[in-house]
Amino acid sequence: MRFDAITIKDIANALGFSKSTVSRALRDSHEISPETKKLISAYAEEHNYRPNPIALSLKEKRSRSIGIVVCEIANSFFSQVINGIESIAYDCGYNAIISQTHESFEREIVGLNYLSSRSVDGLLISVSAETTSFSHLKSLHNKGLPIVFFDRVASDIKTHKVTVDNFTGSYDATTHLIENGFTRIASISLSQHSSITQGRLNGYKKALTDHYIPIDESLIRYCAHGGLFYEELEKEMNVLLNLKQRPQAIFASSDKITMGVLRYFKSTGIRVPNDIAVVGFSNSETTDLLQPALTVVRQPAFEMGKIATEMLINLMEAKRAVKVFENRVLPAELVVRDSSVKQMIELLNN
Amino acid sequence: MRFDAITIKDIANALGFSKSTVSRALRDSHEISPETKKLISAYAEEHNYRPNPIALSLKEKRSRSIGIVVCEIANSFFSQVINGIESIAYDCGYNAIISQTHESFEREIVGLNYLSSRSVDGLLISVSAETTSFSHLKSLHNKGLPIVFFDRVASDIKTHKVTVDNFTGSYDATTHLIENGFTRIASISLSQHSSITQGRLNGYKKALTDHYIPIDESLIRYCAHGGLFYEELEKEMNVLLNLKQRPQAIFASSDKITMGVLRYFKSTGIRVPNDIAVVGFSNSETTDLLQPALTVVRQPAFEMGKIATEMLINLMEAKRAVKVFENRVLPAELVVRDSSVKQMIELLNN
DNA sequence: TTGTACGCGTTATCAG
DNA sequence: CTGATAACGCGTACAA
Repeated sequence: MRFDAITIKDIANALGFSKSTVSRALRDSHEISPETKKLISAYAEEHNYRPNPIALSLKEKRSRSIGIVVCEIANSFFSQVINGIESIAYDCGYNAIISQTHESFEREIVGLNYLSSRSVDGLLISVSAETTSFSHLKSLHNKGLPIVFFDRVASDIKTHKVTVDNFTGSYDATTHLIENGFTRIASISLSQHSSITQGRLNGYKKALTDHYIPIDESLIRYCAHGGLFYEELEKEMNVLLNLKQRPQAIFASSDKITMGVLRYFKSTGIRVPNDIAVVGFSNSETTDLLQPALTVVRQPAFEMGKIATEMLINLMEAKRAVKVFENRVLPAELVVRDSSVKQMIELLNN
Repeated sequence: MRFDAITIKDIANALGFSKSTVSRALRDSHEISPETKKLISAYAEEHNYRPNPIALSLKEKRSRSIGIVVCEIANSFFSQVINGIESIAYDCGYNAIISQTHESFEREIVGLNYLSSRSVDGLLISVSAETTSFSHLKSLHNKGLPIVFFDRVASDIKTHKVTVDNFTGSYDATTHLIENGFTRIASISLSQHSSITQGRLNGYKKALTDHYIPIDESLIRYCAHGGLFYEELEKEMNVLLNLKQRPQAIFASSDKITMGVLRYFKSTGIRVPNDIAVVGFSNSETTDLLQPALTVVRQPAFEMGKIATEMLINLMEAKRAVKVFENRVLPAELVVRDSSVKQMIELLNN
């Protein structure tokens, strides 16, 4: 709060009106005479009067702020989502308060307590990789807090959700690898319990079976902490690379994991795509500049943020309880580059 | 605000005490009998009572939130700074509200209005690349809003500041290029008026003159919008590459610009470091995975966020007006990789 | 057309 | 030890 913020009371005293007259004049009420209005608004303008939002919040029982929970803002996908959220929220007069989980269940709880105690009017959340129980969210939801899930959702909480078509995204990515001649394709993804892992794994498996490739469970690995710690990912990659039959290609199913996989190959001297091909989910801005340029499944992150926010604002501003919930699924886009293309391998080998 | 948030009044009515007794009991005042305390706190616990922070803010005339203004959260440097800020702020009971300028002066003004109208207790800001006038900030500062600048500062506002040693960072980077045999070294940086441009340019120039290389003004280019639009950067790069004497190396002085330079070279087919060497300021997590691995000047971003926040909290919680301001300068670190090393060039040419 | 009184949730002050 | 009251800044019935 700034030191000398001017209030309605100050204006009233200065001009000899009552607080209510000033309040009404500033809100351009029809029951105030034009001269009085002019006088008051001139004074307010001159002294740069701004209504105190905290007093308003207290009165209106709403803070006009929405809570955002994501694992990391230092992740292109999430920072793009946040930009999408803000593009809508600010226009509708809402403020966004961001809380990071760093993929920790415990930090998710703490952040959520924080946000709800800060009286956010609604919540946009992509749950942490560690989260398997949703009772904390259910409890908030039951208390009447409007919630919209995006990306990583809680399937058994009945509210609006926005996700990407994880199934098709990874089906396409896996098919692309198969069509480029790879058959031993490993998958490395988030926690087994995460909603996105389900869809992505199913797409991967379906692509394999559609091409008569048996599913080899030893080629499917998980990172319970979302690959946030490199060591976690390194361990899983070591398992894959030490298999009797090494995988010919890796399908990495999150931004952080994809980059970890590349770092792993770089540090172990394994060449991509010469020794092994790579496709990964990533919204990073620099995937085209990597060595080699990375084939990615890209999500419409900004769009996702926009839609989730529109849904949330609908929920928050609904006159009566919303009973029908939408489950919006956005398309993912496969961007083919060098890291997954066999032609490239032959070229480099010659 | 959640639907059925329980208040002190509810507890008072339910238990037949007065509001004040309940308030005191919950704050563990010594003037409440142990039995009453037990009764009240049990009831509060059971009904999950949380004091309403908005009411507290109104009463205490402070929101316990701090405003952060940065150009983009989708920029590793700034997201790392924000993590540093949060690491301190949350522990001290402060909430962080982030506002992005996207390098636009106008959006900086809007965001600042927004934050100050949201009654933040203090402000951490790295001004936008476009910002040349600081009257908006001066005005807030004069009204008593505690402000700490980091990274891009307003030199004539007297308050705490945290910056990196831009001069030495670019002196070292430029010297490194010179010692690797490059003499025609171009510089491409933010707006000429930005505080960091000054320091970085001075370091660059000093390194040249220390090595008896004349400064060629035609090799010094600026991006008024911080290279946020690729076209802006492309234009400047075209100018440099169309010089009669092409530069042999590029020194890029911000994260966004550095990536833009690489993208430019990739799209024009100019090979790094074979055709031209590159060094840039960058805190991106993936510079080691780029083609070629990028030589960078890295800033202690997390540290910077922590220090700025400590300074701000000092300011906000100071009993009397602070008169002596600190200007903390943190070291930058040169990380040498392939993009700037001549040995690499010969290797690749063979 | 303008003023008075009240309430949002909390704590501090003053009374008892 | 406990209760009543005022105040933070605002908007709005209700009164004049």
